[in-house]
Amino acid sequence: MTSDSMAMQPAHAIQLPITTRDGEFVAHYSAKGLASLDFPSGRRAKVKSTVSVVPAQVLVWHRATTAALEGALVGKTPDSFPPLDLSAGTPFQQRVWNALRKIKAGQTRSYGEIASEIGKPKAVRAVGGACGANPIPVFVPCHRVLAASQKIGGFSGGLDWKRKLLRREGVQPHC
DNA sequence: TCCAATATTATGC
DNA sequence: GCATAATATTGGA
Repeated sequence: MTSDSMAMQPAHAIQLPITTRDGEFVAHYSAKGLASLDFPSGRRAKVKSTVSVVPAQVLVWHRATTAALEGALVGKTPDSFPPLDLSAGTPFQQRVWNALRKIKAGQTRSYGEIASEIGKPKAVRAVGGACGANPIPVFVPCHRVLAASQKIGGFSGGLDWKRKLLRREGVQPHC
């Protein structure tokens, strides 16, 4: 067996639950950090650990994720985040997500603003698509992006969530 | 490679 | 307000 074949630890896709007062989120970790975060599905999330022993590094990340998530759910901007692995997205999407992370709690931007931010003011529609492909909602605040007229737009995890998150940050979307 | 879809936006009625 | 055209990016046939 060559050392190449196991040079990189395969992927793991380790899933760990995070119980909050809003339900059970599920965090997915890659070798680089937090890869995605799922909203509570149903009453109880079905979490299947693919490994019996979770690496210590992941536990550290998970602890940071939990703290950050709980803070974010009450409208605060967490002091620190776990490393986010956004390498799954296209370069364009990564630029969008990076721009989204600059939005502070309680503030909103329009899709057009984000498009200008990344140097492609005409790509407003593509920005919407990138938001929909965002694997880590809440941390990458796609919910703070509204349409030009303060319209709510859409949300991957359900519009209900988008409204709830905005409302907790003191933002009242145009009904 | 081409075609259709999209969490938009600006413009015209 | 509502319908329509324009525009960038993406995913599938």
